[in-house]
Amino acid sequence: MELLQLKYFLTVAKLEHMTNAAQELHVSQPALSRTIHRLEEDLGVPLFERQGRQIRLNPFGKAFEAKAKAAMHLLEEGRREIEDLSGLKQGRIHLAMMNMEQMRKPLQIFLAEHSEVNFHMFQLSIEDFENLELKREVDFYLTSMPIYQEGFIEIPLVREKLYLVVPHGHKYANRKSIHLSEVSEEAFVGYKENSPLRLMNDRLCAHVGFRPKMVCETEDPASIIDLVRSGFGVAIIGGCRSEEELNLVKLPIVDPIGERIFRITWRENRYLSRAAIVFRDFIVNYFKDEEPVGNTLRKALMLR
DNA sequence: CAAGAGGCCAGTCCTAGGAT
DNA sequence: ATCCTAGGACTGGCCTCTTG
Repeated sequence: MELLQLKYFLTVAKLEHMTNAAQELHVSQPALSRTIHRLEEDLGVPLFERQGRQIRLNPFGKAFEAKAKAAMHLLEEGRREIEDLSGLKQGRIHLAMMNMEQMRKPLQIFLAEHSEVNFHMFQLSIEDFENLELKREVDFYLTSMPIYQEGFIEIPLVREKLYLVVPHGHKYANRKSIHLSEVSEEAFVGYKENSPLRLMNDRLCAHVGFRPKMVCETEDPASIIDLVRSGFGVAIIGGCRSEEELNLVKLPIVDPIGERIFRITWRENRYLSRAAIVFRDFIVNYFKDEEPVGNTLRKALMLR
């Protein structure tokens, strides 16, 4: 059995389509077909069910896929470890975030100090939270939504207050704070359905018995601010930016208490490169003077 | 017509054996 | 011990056939 066979197998298993897998692997379809057959011959059992043009993982294939993934993951960790030991490069850090709001400034500072570090960042959706096994390359999750799974470690970074933002001249623009129940009939601007931030905001509204009437949905925080400023509706946002920056009125949400905890989370058994450790320590240090949330390292527990 | 699989061929790599 | 060569095994590409 060879690494090449495993790599080809995992691609076919993922796409369940021989031709598309061959294209992704930059080999011809017959070459891929035979490599898969050779692997099946090695194992002594077929890994796929072939029904006409359809090719699907069978129970042997499903069992083998899990082991092959684990093996490839282990090898990747080994490669990273060797890179660290040999000092070949400073490293690449994979970040998964809900949005960039909290991280824009600290990332700018970190990159100014460590220009040799490469980042790969992607935005988390609700589906990603439900399928964390598919995101094994991630070094750190930087989120306000906790990860309710065994095997993860988190450090709470900052307690973030939530605000309702309204345009100047809005009927609530002169208020000092707001009860969410007061805006149950208002038009809302917010994140798209598959955004974790949207889910959290919806849950907050559900606490006082309403579902926000969304008139505009977007993935971009700046667009939300623009839309509120243009009078399309009100929105729930974090406290990163001042009223002057936003050119909006920020009303602290006092009922239910509007706040969430921004945290850094990582897999307990993941090998962290030197660059990743330096980055984590930098982030923890960056937020240490912010609103305290308790600074003890703790394992994420099954909270649900 | 599209997709998977088989036949054939060429290129590459590995290994055993002989020459120096 | 090192280098060179021949043969076998393996892999991948092209062409073509089969099947839905």
